[in-house]
Amino acid sequence: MRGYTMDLHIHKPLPPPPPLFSPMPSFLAGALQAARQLLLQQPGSGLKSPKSQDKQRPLQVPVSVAMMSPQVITPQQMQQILQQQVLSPQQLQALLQQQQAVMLQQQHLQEFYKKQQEQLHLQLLQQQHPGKQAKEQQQQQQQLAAQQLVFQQQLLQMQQLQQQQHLLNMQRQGLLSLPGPAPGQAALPGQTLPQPAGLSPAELQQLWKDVTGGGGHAMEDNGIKHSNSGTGGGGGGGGGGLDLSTNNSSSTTSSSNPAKASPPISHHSIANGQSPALNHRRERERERERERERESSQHEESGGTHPLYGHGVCKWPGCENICEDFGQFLKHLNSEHALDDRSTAQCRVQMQVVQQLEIQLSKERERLQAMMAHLHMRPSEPKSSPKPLNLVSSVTMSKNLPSASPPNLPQTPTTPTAPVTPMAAMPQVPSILGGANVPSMGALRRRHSDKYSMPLSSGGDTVFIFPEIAPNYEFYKNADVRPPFTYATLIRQAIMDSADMQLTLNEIYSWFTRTFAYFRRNAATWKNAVRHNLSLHKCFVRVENVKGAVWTVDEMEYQKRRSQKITGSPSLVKNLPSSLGYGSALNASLQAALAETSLLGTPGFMNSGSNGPMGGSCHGLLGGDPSILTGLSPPGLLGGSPHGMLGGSPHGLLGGSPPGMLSGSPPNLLHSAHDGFNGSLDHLDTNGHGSPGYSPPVHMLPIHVKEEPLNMDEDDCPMSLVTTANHSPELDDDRELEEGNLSEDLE
DNA sequence: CCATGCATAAACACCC
DNA sequence: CGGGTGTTTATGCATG
Repeated sequence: MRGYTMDLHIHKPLPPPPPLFSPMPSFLAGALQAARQLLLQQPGSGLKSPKSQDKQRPLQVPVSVAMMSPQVITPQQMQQILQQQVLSPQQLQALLQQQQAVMLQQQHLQEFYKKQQEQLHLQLLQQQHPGKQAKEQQQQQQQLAAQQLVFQQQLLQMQQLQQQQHLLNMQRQGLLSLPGPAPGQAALPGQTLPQPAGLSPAELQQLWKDVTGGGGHAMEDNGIKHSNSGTGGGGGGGGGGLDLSTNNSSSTTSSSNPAKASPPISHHSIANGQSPALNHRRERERERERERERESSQHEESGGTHPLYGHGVCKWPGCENICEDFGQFLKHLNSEHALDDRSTAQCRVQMQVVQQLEIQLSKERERLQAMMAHLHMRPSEPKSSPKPLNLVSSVTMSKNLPSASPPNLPQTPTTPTAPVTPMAAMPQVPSILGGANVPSMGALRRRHSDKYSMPLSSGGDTVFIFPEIAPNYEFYKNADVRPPFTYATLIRQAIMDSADMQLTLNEIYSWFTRTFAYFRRNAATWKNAVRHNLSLHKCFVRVENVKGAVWTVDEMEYQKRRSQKITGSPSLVKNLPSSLGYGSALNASLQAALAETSLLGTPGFMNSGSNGPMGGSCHGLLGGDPSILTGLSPPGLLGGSPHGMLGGSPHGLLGGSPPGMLSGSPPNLLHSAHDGFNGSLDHLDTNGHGSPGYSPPVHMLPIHVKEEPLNMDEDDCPMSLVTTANHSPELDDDRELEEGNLSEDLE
């Protein structure tokens, strides 16, 4: 059952947003990292006895789930995340509006100032005669100035505090990443944004209220004291923050400040003693306020009235005075928001707010740019639609890719501002992974089915396989990502990878754990699956060896399976054309394939193995009809979602690769192409030439079993010995044929 | 809706 | 007897 749940998580969650990895979902990244850490901490190898594993299961499951989930982020989720972390349109709007408001306020104040100066001038002129008045006015002015100074100082202090708090918040976010949308807050779109750097509308309102409501002194006291007292008080109270909605009272205001630092984080609010209900209320109120603001802003814009007037309400920060008509509003504006300390202070505060927002905006922008750069996307399409675009993009990407193992991702986090780069947390993961690695990968639930990916193996499975895995080798080795291959494929790969082309069950286990971090976790599950697959599939032949029993691969059977699937399934064929549809894509696929070939050369999976099949694959690709390749290369980025691969259905590969995938896992792209190729290749290969034989390599111990001889000569050994480049296709073909015969004979 | 492929879980048998 | 290895069956999901 558990496994199931796991699967569900894995599969469903995710069509991850492709590329976004690092920067964006900071909180996701955080979760991921945490999960990984947990995983890493856990006893690694699954070699232990099943029981022990079973015992561990409970823990394992959750962990794995955690891991998985991040990967499986759906595009929608991604969007949400983006929207939350980045500025949503609404937020942007709000920002702009605020800026406008500030501008207007400033203008208003300036005008007012001018008026006053004029008046003063006039008065002075007039008073020059009367004298007394002049003195009085001067005194008043001096007093005013003094008061203003005091007030401004206070404001500055407040602002500094606020800024510090903001910084703290930002840092917090960076380190912790958003603790997840807090229960209540997450819901509010508008708020999320401001939180990080700045103030949420509600907070702003509070701020304003503070400024307005509390006289200068009051403000100070409240702000400081309350903050302290509020939190310290412990229990119940917390009254402070709550009141905002209802009261402008000093106490409330003061509380707001302290609260501001943490407001976003629900925990804090709770800590402060606010009751959930209160929080809810507050949230509601905030929402209303926001809505009002939006509406008002819209009205204003549309009506062209006044930025500070909307919805029949004065929008002066913290005011909300109801004005039946514009005239009334103007009166109110001139009377209540004339140039005085309060207005000045408010204006300053608003400026600060705007600055904060601007800073945040710039940061978010940077982040966005970095993300887009990382993803190679244009700004417009984060999610990306189905395949076509993706394909193209993927293709292009593949082209661009150096082919070398480390795909492009480098840029990953770039954004300086970006709070936390998830990746950073994962030291183990190769650069390749970069941001993309885990999370993004999620891709769909598709797995590379043998059909697509492995099928080709006929020739040099290893080779083919390599290509797919090779690029991601490091990734899968270090990341707890489920490889997008079926168990059968992996088992075959393991066996092919071995020098003798045969492995004991235990060796297969070892290969799994060695090659994939993922299989270091849920040993009991996947080992059972491995055994199950070995027994279930005809292509795996158990041979009695001196030592005991070893498992070999019956390529014939393996290919039969594939061929059936491939040939049998029109779907595949259909897919091809679709892919072809994009002319560029085809070429790209070819290129990708070529690139892959190069990749193969690189680290390759098989380091251990020694089989050099890789090369073969290359040939196959090259040698084969390009047309085929083109056709084959579906975008499917297999690589994308590891989970998908295993858990899901094989088809997935071809089907569609989530757009995101591409960017996310560069290797994948290549792979996808490969898969296609492989599949095609297989066919091609068969046609192809016989490769010069490989020399029968090392013979392994006698696999007494019937197949042994056959396997030995034809398939197994040679491959490894032969240079990778040359044989793959040919050999494969030969092998297949031979094997086929053999196998048939055997059977 | 059905067929297929795959993953997972579990029961069972066999052997060391 | 316990553990590892194999086999088999059942179930559920995803895809075509």
